[in-house]
Amino acid sequence: MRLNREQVLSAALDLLDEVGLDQLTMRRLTTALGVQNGATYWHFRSKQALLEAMADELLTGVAEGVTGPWDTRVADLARRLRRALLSRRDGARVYSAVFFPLPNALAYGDAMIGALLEAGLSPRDAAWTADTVTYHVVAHTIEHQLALTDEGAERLTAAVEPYANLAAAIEFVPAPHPDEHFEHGLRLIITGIRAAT
Amino acid sequence: MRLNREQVLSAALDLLDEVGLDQLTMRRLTTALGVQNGATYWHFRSKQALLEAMADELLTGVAEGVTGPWDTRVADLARRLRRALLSRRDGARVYSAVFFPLPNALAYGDAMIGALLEAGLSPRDAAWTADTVTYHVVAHTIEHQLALTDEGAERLTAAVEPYANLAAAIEFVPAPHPDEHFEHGLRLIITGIRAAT
DNA sequence: ACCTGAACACCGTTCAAGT
DNA sequence: ACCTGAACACCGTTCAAGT
Repeated sequence: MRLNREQVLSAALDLLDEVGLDQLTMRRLTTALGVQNGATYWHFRSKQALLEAMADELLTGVAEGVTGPWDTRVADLARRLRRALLSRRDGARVYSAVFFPLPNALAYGDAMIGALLEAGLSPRDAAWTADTVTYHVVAHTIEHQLALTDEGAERLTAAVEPYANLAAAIEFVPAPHPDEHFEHGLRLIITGIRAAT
Repeated sequence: MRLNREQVLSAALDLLDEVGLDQLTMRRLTTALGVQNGATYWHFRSKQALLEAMADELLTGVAEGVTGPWDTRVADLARRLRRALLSRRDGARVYSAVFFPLPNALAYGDAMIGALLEAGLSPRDAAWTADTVTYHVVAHTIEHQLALTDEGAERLTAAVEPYANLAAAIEFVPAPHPDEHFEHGLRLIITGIRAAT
């Protein structure tokens, strides 16, 4: 059973879709590939290295062909990152499990900071503002992909009952409208950027 | 060796400080407590339940005694959540490992939504805006607590070199000024809220 | 160059049995 | 009520040996 790096990577992404991040083990992966336990370690030096490659694979092309004025570019990049993370089960958690950015993540960061520099921000403010945008994208998508079960939603509604403000807003908390929820935060942040320039 | 729930919880938090989340295992915990493997399961039905209790313990008092106009309350709550997460090693990751909110997390959410309702937002916008604020707090703190090593920072500087915008902003990326970085994003979001009302 | 086979050093969790 | 002892069913990783 001769393997190459790409086959391992694409089998890993398929297994991710099938079983989710928590059940994605090196042993299940080798079983899926029809090889023995240690076989993947020839192609990736650790599970962490494989996860990094998976995260970057998810982000293929996110930064390409984004044009227009700075504010539509910021919004586009955020939406493209979100779509990339949504393309596989637990994609956002895979992304956040990686601390070292690979080429596609770097291209995304570069494009985002570029748009913000064009808006007139200093390099410092551009870097920090890019982080705030990205925090929103990733954290929102992680939450979205975790998706409460029906009984989880019931338990939450019950738990929230003693808290007046939470109770008043509970119908929007497990987010039945993920797209609007996402766009709301994105708009908020872009409004903040515009007000600061 | 008679234990109670609080002793297990406080030993778990001490072990967290000592070894970090990745090395926090039920077996190391029982060793630290001087008991056998399964002993903690009498007090917490799973590791997940223990992590939830740890997260809520971290948040003790975050929502108490926060007064003043809505915008200072939003900022205060965000800062208090951040301080709570910073109080233990990997605190922000512990918080984000929990999907079901316990009393202190609920009190925080209630107070945050309350401040935003007072700002004039609808329950829906208040809930969604509270999420954006909290995403910033938690994601920023996770990143801060992961803290690049010196060689990591060097590798990153090298990796970023081909990307002009990133290279221009790289000195602010591994964030040598976490407090200002945090406050920058918080201010940005509050400015956005104000502009929307 | 790339995989097998087998091991090492761990995990979380359960549960009959003890006290 | 609360813990022990021992097991079950896993993990990630390494590495000599094979091809």
